Amino acid sequence: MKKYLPSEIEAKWQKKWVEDSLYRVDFSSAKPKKYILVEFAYPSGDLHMGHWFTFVAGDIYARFCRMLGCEVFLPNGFDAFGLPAENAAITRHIHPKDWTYDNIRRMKQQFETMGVSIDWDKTAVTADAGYYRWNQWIFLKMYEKGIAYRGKAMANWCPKDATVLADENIEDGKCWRCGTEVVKKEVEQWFLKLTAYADRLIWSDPSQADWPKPLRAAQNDWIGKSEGMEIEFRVKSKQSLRSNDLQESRVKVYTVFPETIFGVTYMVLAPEHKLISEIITKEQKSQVDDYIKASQKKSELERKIEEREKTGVFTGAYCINPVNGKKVPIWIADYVISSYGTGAVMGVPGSDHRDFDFAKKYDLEAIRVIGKTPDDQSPVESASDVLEFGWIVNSPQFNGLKTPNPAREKIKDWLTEKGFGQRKTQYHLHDWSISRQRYWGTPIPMIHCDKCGIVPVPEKDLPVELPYEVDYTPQGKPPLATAEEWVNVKCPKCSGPAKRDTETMDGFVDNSWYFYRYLDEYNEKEIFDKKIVKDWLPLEIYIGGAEHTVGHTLYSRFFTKFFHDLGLIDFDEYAKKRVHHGVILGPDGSRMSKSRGNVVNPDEEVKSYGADAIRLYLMFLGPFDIVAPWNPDGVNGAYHFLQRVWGLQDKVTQSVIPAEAGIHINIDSGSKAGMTNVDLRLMHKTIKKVTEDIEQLKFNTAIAALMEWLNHLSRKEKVAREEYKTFLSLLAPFAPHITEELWSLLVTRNSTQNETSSNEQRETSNEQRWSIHQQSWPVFDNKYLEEGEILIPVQINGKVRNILKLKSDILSNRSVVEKMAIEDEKIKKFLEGKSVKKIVYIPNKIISFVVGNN
RNA sequence: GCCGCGGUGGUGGAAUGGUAUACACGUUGGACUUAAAAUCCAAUGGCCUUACGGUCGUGUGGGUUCGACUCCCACUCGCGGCACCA
Repeated sequence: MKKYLPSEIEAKWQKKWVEDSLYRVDFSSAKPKKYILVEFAYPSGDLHMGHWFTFVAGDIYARFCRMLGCEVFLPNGFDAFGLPAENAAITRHIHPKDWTYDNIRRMKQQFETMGVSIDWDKTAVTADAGYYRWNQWIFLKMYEKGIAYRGKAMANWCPKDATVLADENIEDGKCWRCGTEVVKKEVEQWFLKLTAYADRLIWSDPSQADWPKPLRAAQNDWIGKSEGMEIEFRVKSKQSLRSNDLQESRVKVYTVFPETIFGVTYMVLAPEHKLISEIITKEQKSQVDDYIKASQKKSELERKIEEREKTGVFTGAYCINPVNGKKVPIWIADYVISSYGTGAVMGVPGSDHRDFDFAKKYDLEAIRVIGKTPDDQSPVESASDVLEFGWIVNSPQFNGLKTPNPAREKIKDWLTEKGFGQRKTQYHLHDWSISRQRYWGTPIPMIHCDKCGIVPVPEKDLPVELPYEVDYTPQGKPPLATAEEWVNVKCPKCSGPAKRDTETMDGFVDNSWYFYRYLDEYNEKEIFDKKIVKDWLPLEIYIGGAEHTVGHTLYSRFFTKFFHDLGLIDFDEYAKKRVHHGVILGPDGSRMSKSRGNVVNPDEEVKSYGADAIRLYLMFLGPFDIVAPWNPDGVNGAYHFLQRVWGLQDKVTQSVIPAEAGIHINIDSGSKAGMTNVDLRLMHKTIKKVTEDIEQLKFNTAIAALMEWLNHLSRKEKVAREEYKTFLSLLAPFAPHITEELWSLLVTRNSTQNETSSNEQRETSNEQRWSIHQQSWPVFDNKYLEEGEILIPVQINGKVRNILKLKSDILSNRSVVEKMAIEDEKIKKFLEGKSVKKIVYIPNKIISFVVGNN
């Protein structure tokens, strides 16, 4: 027997698999179709353990499905646009495109070393013009439908660079590039109207249980639907700046607690609220201005301060509570968010903790409108007096009603009827701002014409290609604006001089729909072939990171719903099942990072142990979504297991009966040569366990079952061929190289020794199926699982006192079993001098005595 | 604060309400070896016991049950996400 040398066999088989196109998918196959998707990678240049963890799992599942007789599509591509490419370009003077495509080449090679059965013939690289032209096409469609629109939003703005900054590009409230203090500024950007899909994006419970519950909960929270009311208050502002006359305006508040309307003692506006300039009084002006200025800065500088104390300033103006005509002061405070609801809030210190804190600080009145009992009249003096639920009090015709209901609905009806307000549904979800002042992204296919305004690029002119020559380090304008030849175009409408939009799209646009394009990468006529997509989507399973819970996976769902509305597809969710992978930490237990120096490089581990050992180790570590440190000893353990598997080949019986000489695994061929009942039972038990576990992605226990079986096989003198073949087949998805090698050794040996004419034909018909990965998955038979003797524990008052070995044919006979238990020597001892009050016998499981003294 | 997930040996973890700790790592002892590595065999939750065996034991306290890691209630600690959303 040769030594197990992973470095030799792994490269050999990887090459052979590619040569034989073993994993190429046939889209028109009649077999059951399974599209297995693993999140594609950003081409950072190096494959890390995270990629291994995820792709190995996808690969195991894919190989398993193939052996079950399915046509499997396991593609991969690259999420190739993004900031790191631009940063590398700036620091290392390599063009982002060259940097990216070099990395892709290198990472493709690294992927090969994993032994993953990816079909590389069908891929998608988002930085290819052939890909991103469809980003542009989708954008134009969205524009046409009013889903993409130009709007204004507050953004982080660097006044020196004249650019919008992402949150992560702000350090200490200052621009990461030039150190200028960042301000909030209202900037025009392109938006996708995510909110138009808010309701459809909400997970309505039991239907989609194959998406993780935490994800569904988080997405629903993120969407944050609430059903409340908008209530209008009249504003009295005698001494407003604009006029000395009595001025009247109106301000709307949004609340989900309309039942507390009689407890309003003040009103608060967000510092950005438009009405402020209108209602502010002369006396208060300077104070208010100072406050607004301070709060603009504060949102950046003091974001991380844990307990933000509430602050505010009085405007000098008052408004009238419509339900009781009460005059209440209008304040400004930054605890009110301008972008949510109406940017104005009614202050109810008696029933809201935040309002109470604010009222306490500024000495505003707190009225009890919700009581502990229907006649509670206790004052609201401390935080513990604030009640959100209870009974309505001090609210004339509603007193005594229970909250939230029926009080809330009754008051809503009444407010609506009186015309004081109307029902309103609010979402926390915002529309998606996709404009980026960056170079390495999809150009937005819009043209700005002085005469015609914003004009979409005609579909026939797509793609709007990214120009290669630009200055991607400009200050004060987006990089694309420096490519003048590219920027200056004719207006498609009036043919006059016009300029291209110089911003690019958020990378999350690119990856919201890549799995559609995998199916039809080279299609230049349409975004994808509807027939192929109909046949292959939704995804069987989508494996990826939990960090994409409210980003990527939500956006993809949005795109899918949009595609549905365009009539491109007839499904509404793109994946039947979503699974989150685990995270491998450094050996020190903290996140792997270059700066910590705790990065485990997969390439080096492959050199020492081989890909199979790493695959096995990663999957054996624990449940698939585990977060655990890399343990060098653990890899060694996996390697050890493979060596024992390798050593098993010498125990395999050489004599083969003719009927079994083919390489098909057929458990029922009557070839149990050399196998005892115990052997058979364990084999079938293991097939069952491994099959069921892989189906549920419980790889760790599947591997444990194989280990148990190996322990059994290792103790035997000889291992039957049937056992060995079955073992290799079950292990094949996990460790594809070593099993392929051992399989080939077995088949070679077999064919030289046992060639018969009847088998020859079988061999020929299997010529295209030389690989273990093309074999059929072993099938278990329940008849082998039955055991002749079963262990039945005997409990006395809940404690196991003995374990009886009983013949299975008596197990259904209650009285016989009970008698055997009572007569058992050990049990007798425990029952002595006690009275048996009850005997519980659960057939095939346990027998339980309840005894008392005397 | 809110939402979600979790707490089991020295470690990673396993257990449809039915023998808690499968499997692996580590450790200890043994075999092989001049020696080491590798490999193989055995032991391995705590406490008491020479042993047979007993007893305690799945974060804490209670409950349901013949029987609870598993179900229910309360608490506690840890992790993840959201976080002044009215």
